[in-house]
Amino acid sequence: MFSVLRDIPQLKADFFKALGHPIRIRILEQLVDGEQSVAALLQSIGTEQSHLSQQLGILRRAGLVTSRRDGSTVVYAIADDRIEQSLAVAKSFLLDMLTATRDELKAS
Amino acid sequence: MFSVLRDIPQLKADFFKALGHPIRIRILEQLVDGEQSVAALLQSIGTEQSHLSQQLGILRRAGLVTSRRDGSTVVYAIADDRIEQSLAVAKSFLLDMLTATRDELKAS
DNA sequence: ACATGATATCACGATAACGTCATATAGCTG
DNA sequence: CAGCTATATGACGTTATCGTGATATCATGT
Repeated sequence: MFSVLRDIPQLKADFFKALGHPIRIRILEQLVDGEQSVAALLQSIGTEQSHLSQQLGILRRAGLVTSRRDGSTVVYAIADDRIEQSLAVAKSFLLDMLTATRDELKAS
Repeated sequence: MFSVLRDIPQLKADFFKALGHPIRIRILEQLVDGEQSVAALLQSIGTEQSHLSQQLGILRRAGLVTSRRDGSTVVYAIADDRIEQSLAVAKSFLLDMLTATRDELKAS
């Protein structure tokens, strides 16, 4: 409760913690291509409905995604392009890291 | 075990999970200004020694920091400038988010 | 070799996150 | 409004993470 009033490092940690789960990563990567309904996400991600809904809730409460109701379905979208930017930075970092590990293995 | 061989979303999630703790954020923010010994970090962060050491271990195993022994002390450094970049993106995002929340509060 | 300081690891209770199942809410359709 | 579909929430056992205290390792100075 009152996460907004917590200390700064905690605030930043909460941002990253929201990104720290494979299903939430997959959700966000789907949403990078544009907003999607829960049904579509459920289709592409293939997890239990209640679980997906809970992970969406975590992303929503962390402010990483927005949701709007469209008739009987709910459509989610990435809240800010810095989310995509964060994913891209992580990918770039991991790519270099794996490349280095691979090269070391090759040379060993 | 064998985290490098896990699926891609898990790999990315592990990266963010390593950033998802206030003490680890504080460690990294200290190291942005240059490498530091454990003793110096212990001084500036002010947590229990064993706890700091464990958090450093998590950062090290995730590849976010490097460590080298210098005599009897151990010096830690940020492994890659994309770590700092990630922190900067998070800060920028949170700043805008809080600004928006503040403005809404003001207008309400 | 011993004592000391610096850092890491181990053990473990407390807490939080995960994932499943059941149930609730909200909108649509007949 | 009854029934259906879509989504969210609650309950709860399981597992992972946190944080503390005790102990181990490693380098240095005597």
